[in-house]
Amino acid sequence: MSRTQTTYVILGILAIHPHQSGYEIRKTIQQSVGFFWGESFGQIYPTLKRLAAEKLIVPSSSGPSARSNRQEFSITPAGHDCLQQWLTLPYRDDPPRNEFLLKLFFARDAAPGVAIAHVRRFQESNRQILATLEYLEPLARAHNSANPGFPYWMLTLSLGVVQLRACLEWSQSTLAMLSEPAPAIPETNLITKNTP
Amino acid sequence: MSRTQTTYVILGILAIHPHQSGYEIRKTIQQSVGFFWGESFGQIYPTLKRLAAEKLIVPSSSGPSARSNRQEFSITPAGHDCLQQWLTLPYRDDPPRNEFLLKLFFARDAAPGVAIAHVRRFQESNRQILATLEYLEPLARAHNSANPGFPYWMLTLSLGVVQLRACLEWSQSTLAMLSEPAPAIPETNLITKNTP
DNA sequence: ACACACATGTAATTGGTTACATGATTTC
DNA sequence: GAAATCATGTAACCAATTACATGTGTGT
Repeated sequence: MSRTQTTYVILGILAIHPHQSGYEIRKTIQQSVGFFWGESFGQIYPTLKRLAAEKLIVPSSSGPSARSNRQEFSITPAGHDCLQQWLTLPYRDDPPRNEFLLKLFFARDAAPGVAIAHVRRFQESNRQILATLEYLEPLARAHNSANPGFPYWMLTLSLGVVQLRACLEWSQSTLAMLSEPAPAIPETNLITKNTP
Repeated sequence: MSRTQTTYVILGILAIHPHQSGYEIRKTIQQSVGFFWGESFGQIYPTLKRLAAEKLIVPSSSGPSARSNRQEFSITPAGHDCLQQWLTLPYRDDPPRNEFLLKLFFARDAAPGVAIAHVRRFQESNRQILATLEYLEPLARAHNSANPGFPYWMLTLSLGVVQLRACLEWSQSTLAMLSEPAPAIPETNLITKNTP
């Protein structure tokens, strides 16, 4: 009966790939769901303890090659039940908070270049993430395509890709618009206060 | 020297439209930046008090028509300075957390219909938001196109629209894929464990 | 008279990050 | 033997939500 989201990420990751330590779990998260999910150590380690206490995971060892100074875990049948139960529940969509859009919305209260700077950073950041995803995709395909979870992994990836592409197209046209001498809005003739 | 994000939403909203009460501010937020930002009363009222104490806003009245049982506020020059300063700072992009994608990623651990149900809800929710935005847009254009902030408002709106459209296209093709008898992934031949 | 929207606020709780502290192992 | 990375953990803090508590004005 544990309810933090961290719980389920850990269970899900261990369901895919057992015998991982807290440190490894975090790495796996970054490399698999990293573009839409993040976890900090301050969250992972306490959760691992709690999950072990609840018997949803157990300390385990990946054979004689296991290193001494780390503790690996695997998911138990109870843990798997817990994961499945959570999966069937409706996902919660928390109220979105996008500080980039917020600053853009208020941008007329800032100096002229500010909006452009934000959009450029947005563009650059999206470009980078997209590049990472497009680099990762063929690798994932080559290594994991036989895994029964693979189709779902690709779906998340493809949503990421189409969203990023949409953001990049928007960035481009927005930068073009913001760079114009007089900010022109389609189908609108702005009348400034200074015009007599 | 106040730092919560709530601070700046309130300042920004009051910069656009002064003489608003906490209750009204929340409504305005929902109607303008609602699709990418949310605020709760538990956050708004304490923040208003703090901002007033810091002289970034002042209690004000919108003339004799003001109602008795509510307190309106307006932004001060100091508040405007504070807002401007924040606007020039780089936006922070908090680690994204998308529970929908998380459940989809782990969906192979769930019963067959689960993924489809989630995607359908995702589609439905996006459709609804898109409909709202597309309904709002011409209204905003008609009422506020002369406002100097208007071009920026439209930019946030248009990003919302293109993102939502991308999500809807993805939803459609995803549902088609998930509804196929054998989940087929392009360029991949799945080999199940049961095949001898 | 009743219901509903308007309106303000507080307290408890949550879910999480950040910074700190510590030590082992590998690599150069 | 120094530096980097691997590895685990705790304490302090934070932003924000939720639920609760209360009262007013308006429309039917």
